[in-house]
Amino acid sequence: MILQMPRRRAVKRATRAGRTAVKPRVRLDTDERRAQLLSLAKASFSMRAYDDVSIDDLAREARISKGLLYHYFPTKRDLYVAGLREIADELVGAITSVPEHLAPIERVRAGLDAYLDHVTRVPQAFVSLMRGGIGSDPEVAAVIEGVRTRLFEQFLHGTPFAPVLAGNARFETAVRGWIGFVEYATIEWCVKPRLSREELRDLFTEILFAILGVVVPKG
Amino acid sequence: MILQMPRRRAVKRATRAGRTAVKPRVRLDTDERRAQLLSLAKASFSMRAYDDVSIDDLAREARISKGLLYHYFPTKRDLYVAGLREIADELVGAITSVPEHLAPIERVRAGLDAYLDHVTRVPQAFVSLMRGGIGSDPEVAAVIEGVRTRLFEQFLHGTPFAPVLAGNARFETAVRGWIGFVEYATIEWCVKPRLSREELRDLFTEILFAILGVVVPKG
DNA sequence: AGGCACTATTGAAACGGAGTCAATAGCGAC
DNA sequence: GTCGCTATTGACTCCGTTTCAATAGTGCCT
Repeated sequence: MILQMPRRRAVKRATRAGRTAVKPRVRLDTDERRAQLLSLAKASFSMRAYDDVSIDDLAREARISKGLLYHYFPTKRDLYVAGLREIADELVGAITSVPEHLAPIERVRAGLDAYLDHVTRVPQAFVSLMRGGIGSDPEVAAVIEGVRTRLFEQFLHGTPFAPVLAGNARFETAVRGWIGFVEYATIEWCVKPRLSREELRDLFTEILFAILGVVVPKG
Repeated sequence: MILQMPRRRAVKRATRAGRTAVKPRVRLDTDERRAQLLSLAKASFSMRAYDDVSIDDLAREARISKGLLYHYFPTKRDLYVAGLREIADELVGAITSVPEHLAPIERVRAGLDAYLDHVTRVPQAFVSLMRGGIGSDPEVAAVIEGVRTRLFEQFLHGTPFAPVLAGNARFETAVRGWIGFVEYATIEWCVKPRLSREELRDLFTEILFAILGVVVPKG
């Protein structure tokens, strides 16, 4: 009913040498701005729950308008997922750099060391990643599932059984289950550490090989 | 500015023998209504994600007004959590009825049978429970954590080590980790079963005892 | 220097869903 | 009947996400 009206514009205010400090309009290029927002998102969503982080808050903290935020990320959820992806990639990236040519046990231990080091560095981010800030969102689930799969492959390659047993349902269920074991125990450890980092690493290692002892044909 | 105005009331429509079918106002007593809403909530939140279920939808499906829904559950989240609690209790209840006086291994197997039977009966509910529909909500986390703790105690009592090792951090971490293992493998199994129910049960059992072999002092 | 084009940025308003509340309808008791 | 109690309604408020035309900075061309 009401026709489109020309928008009113705010009255001009003295922009230079005015006594009342006018918010300077900072221009960044696309990449910098995007990086800034991602980093802010990762921090905010790690500290507070998804619903408790409002776009207004984020825009205010970034000292930009809501509109600009939406220019970079079309949706709050997109922003969240983008942040989560970064956290996930950092985690996986941290352990994909394990030296080759070690004995299987040593490779697993080294991988777990890298993993736990990284987790220790950013425990909040890890917990919020793995708890899946938005339950049952397919994209979020995909990110987490991706982490598990990549970890699975990492640790699988540390053992000499990979080529023989790839595709064996019992074997794969057991090793993927071990990933679940590690994940859950690590979250609990972040919240309330009852073992040292080394004890936890050794426990994980011993249990992986115990599990392999169960599912690998002749031990 | 605008003062409180007396509410307009909808025009009276012929309530009896009218041709236009008037929605009958069904009166239920508190318990029935509450049960109906809980059951609807469990179904809806199992099918769709939390954010994709709107109060309006639920009210429409229940053939009541939003206001009434809010009369029973003061908050959408409360409704969700109440449904989750029921699902959790059903799950735990299903396996707390394992016959006593069996050998440890048999008790564990029986417990897992009951567990997997129940999961098979309501896989959607199980998955949505364990994936934690609302991430990082403290109440939701508490429900899930409660399930894990009760399962932990169940299965712990199935072994003869409980009294000796209660409080031992390495032991408890390992057994709780096994719960994580079972949980994650079960979710995957619900989504894409690659083993039979019996194979999965046996795998879980064997791995529990392998894990115990690692953390119990002399095997 | 002044206009031009191009892109980052803004602000206000639309939109949508959660949550509120005074008013109303059904139902049993007297 | 009509009184009183309780279940129920629906319009309204509120608040956070999302949209989009308008605007301001920046460098370039002349």
